[in-house]
Formats: sequence, C-alpha cells, structure tokens
Amino acid sequence: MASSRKVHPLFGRAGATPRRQGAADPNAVLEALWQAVSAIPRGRVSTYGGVALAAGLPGRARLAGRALREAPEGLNLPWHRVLGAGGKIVFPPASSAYREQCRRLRAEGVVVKGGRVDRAVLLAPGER
DNA sequence: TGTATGACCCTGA
DNA sequence: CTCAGGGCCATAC
Repeated sequence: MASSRKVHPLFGRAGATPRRQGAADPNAVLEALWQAVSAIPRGRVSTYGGVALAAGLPGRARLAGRALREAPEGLNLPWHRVLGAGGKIVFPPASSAYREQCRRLRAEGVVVKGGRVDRAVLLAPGER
C-alpha cells in the first residue's frame, strides 16, 4: 500500500528523507508495528516494548519508536496509547507532544498523573 | 567505514 | 528517587 511519505507534523523533522531500505522487507516490519499499535483498544495503553513484542520483534522497543516517528499521518494511528516502560510518557513534559498525548489519553478516560498512567490501564503483554 | 544518536528497556547499586 | 552499564539496531553524518 503505497503509504504517503508525509509524517506527523508533531514529530516529523524538516528535511527528513524517507528511506525504506536496509532490511529484507523494511515496510513489512513497519506495518507489523503499526498494526500492533492500532490493535490497542481505546481506553487502554501499551508500551514500546509491548508493541514490538506484539509485532513479533522482541527486544526491539527502539524500533517501535522509530516506526511511530516515521508513521504517515494518514494511518491515523493511536500513537498516544503507546507509552514508555511502566506506563510513563517519554516526551519532555514541556513539549507539545507531551501535552497532546496527555490530552488525547484523558479524552479516552485515561487518568494521567505526573506523566504516568495507572497500572490498571496498562495493557499486559500477551493481553488483548 | 566508523561514530553518534535515538518516541526504548532492564538490572543493579 | 537517581545514576551507571549493557542490550538492541536503523539512520545520519
């Protein structure tokens, strides 16, 4: 599916060159990660490690982060449901990304406090 | 070709 | 709580 090269304005850096090479099927890996993200139910959250695991890429949390950064806007991924280990927002509290994520989560009824969410809303690995 | 960096994670002190 | 150290690996320069 020829995804658009346009990335999210909140994270996409000017002059970023979209490269899809290096691995056998880099696009397949990205799609697997994006799919895992879109599978997170509303009102719940997951972690980068959890997303990577769900995509069949254990130990590649970093790659999950990359995938999200490179994700085209058109996919409308629920990126705000992806947090760091333990359920904490990885963005600097002063950043617009942090505020946006916070806002979106609260809009779904998720309580964000001190840049973290309650354990209960955090999706356990292997959990739906 | 080598070094640096990053929407990460875990363990241990 | 902070800090350090190791792992992971695609991109950028």
